[in-house]
Amino acid sequence: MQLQSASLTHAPRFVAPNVGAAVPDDIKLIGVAKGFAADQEIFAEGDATDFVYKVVSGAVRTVRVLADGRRQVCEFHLPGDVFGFEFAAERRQTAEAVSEAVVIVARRSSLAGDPDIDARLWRLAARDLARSQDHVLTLGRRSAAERVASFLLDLSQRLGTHDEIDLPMSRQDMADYLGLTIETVSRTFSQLQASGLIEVRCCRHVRLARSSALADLCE
Amino acid sequence: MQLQSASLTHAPRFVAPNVGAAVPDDIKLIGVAKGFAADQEIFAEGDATDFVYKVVSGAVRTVRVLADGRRQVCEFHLPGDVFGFEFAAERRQTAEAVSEAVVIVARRSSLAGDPDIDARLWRLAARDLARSQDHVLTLGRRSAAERVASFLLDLSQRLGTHDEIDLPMSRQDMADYLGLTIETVSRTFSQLQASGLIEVRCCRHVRLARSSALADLCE
DNA sequence: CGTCGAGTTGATTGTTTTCAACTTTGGTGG
DNA sequence: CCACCAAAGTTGAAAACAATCAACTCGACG
Repeated sequence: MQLQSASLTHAPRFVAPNVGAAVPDDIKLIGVAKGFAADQEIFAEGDATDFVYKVVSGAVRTVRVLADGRRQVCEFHLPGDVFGFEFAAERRQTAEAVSEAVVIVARRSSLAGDPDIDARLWRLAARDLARSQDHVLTLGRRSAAERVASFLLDLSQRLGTHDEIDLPMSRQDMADYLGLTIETVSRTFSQLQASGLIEVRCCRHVRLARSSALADLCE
Repeated sequence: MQLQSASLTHAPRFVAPNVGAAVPDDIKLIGVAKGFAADQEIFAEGDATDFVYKVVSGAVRTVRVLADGRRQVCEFHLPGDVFGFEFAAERRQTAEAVSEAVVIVARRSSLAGDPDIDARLWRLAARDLARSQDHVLTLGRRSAAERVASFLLDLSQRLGTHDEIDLPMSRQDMADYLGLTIETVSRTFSQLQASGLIEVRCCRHVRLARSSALADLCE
C-alpha cells in the first residue's frame, strides 16, 4: 500500500478541511493525505485496525466477497466521511477507492485521549452501526425500485447537492450495494425515468425530478 | 415499561449465571431479573438506551417494522447473550421476547467505570456489529437455501447443543430474519430434509444430519 | 475512425412470492 | 382420555419479480 502521493511530500501533515455539510460530528483528522487510483485498495480484510480515514475527495467503498466471487458492497464513504474506526482488532472488510480519491490517513493512537475527539468518534461509530442496520432493512424487505429510490435519496442528502446527483460509482457498485444485478439496476433507472421521477442526464448524472414521489416509493 | 416483576421484589439484586458456553466475553451482569411473556415488549424504538440486558432463558428478538407492516428481525438473542448496549442515546429497534423469557435488566450507569466490564462491553459491541454485517451479506447475496442453512449452523453453534436444535422461534420469525416468506422457509426445510441434510423431528426440533454438507451450501 | 468498457434493452429462465387449500400441533374442556 | 378448536406449519398452483444470457448502443480515448 503506497503511503504518500508524490504531490504531497512537502506537506505531509495535513488538517482535513470540513468537506460537505459542516455537521457537528465532523472531525478534523490530523494525518497524512494520500491519493488512491480507482479500485486501489486502502485496507484489506485481516489488516490491523490502527488507522482511521477521512475522505477528502472521490469516494470509497467497503466490500466483502464470498468464496464464489459474489461481492457485497457494505458501505460507500463520501467526501467528509470518516471511516475505518472499529472496535475489533482486525478488519472484516476491504476498503477500495471507487474512483480516484484523496483520503486522510491518521494513526488511531494519535487520536486517543482528547475527550472531544473521542466523543465524536463514538458518535460516528453509532452512525455506522445505524447505517448498517438500515442496510439490513433495505436488503431484507425492499423491492428493486424501493432499493434504488432510497439509495438515490440517501445519496442526494449526503452529497448535499440538492436534487442533482453526480454518481461517484458504477452501476455494478450500486448493484453490489443494493443486492441486485447490474441489469436490474439499469432497468430500474429506466423505469423511474419513464415515470418521470428522475432524469438520467448521462449515466453518472441524475436529477431527482420528483423526490417526494421517490420518498413515497420507500414508504 | 414495567421494571420489576412481583415475584422478584424480595430478590431485587441478582447475579446472572453464566448460561451457555462460558466464553471469555461473558459478563456477570448485576441487576434485576424479569420475566417476559411470549411477544411481550422489552424495549421500544425511541426508548432511552440506559439499560443493558442479558438473556437467562428463552430468546429475544430485535425488530424494525416498515410503515406498511413488513417486519425485519434484526437479531436473535439466546441464553447468555447480552444485548441492548448501544452508542446512540435512542433505541432504533424494538426488543421482544420470542417465547417466555427471563432477562437480567441492569442500569447502564451501574456498569460504567469498571475497566474489565467496559472492555467486555466493547468487545460485545464489536461482535454485534460483526453480526449485523454478516446479516447484510446473507440478505444481499444468498439464496433461500443458503440463508436457511447458514441460519441453522449459526444457531447450533450458539446454542452449543451439537447437531440437535430446539428452535426457539416460529417460522415467521425465521422468515422475517432471513428476508424470506414463511412459505419459502417451510419449503426450504422440506427440501433440506428431502436431501438428507436435516431431519425435522417436529417443527421446533431439527437435527443437522450432515452439517458439513450444510456448511458447503453456505460456501 | 476504431476499439473497448460501461450501460441499456430484449427474451427467456429460474426463484421466490402470493393465494389458497390442506395438515399437523398443542391446548382446552367435556 | 378423547374430541374439538385455533394457531402454526406445509404443500400446490399461479403469478410476479429478478437473474441470466445475449445483442446492441453509447461514450471515452487512442
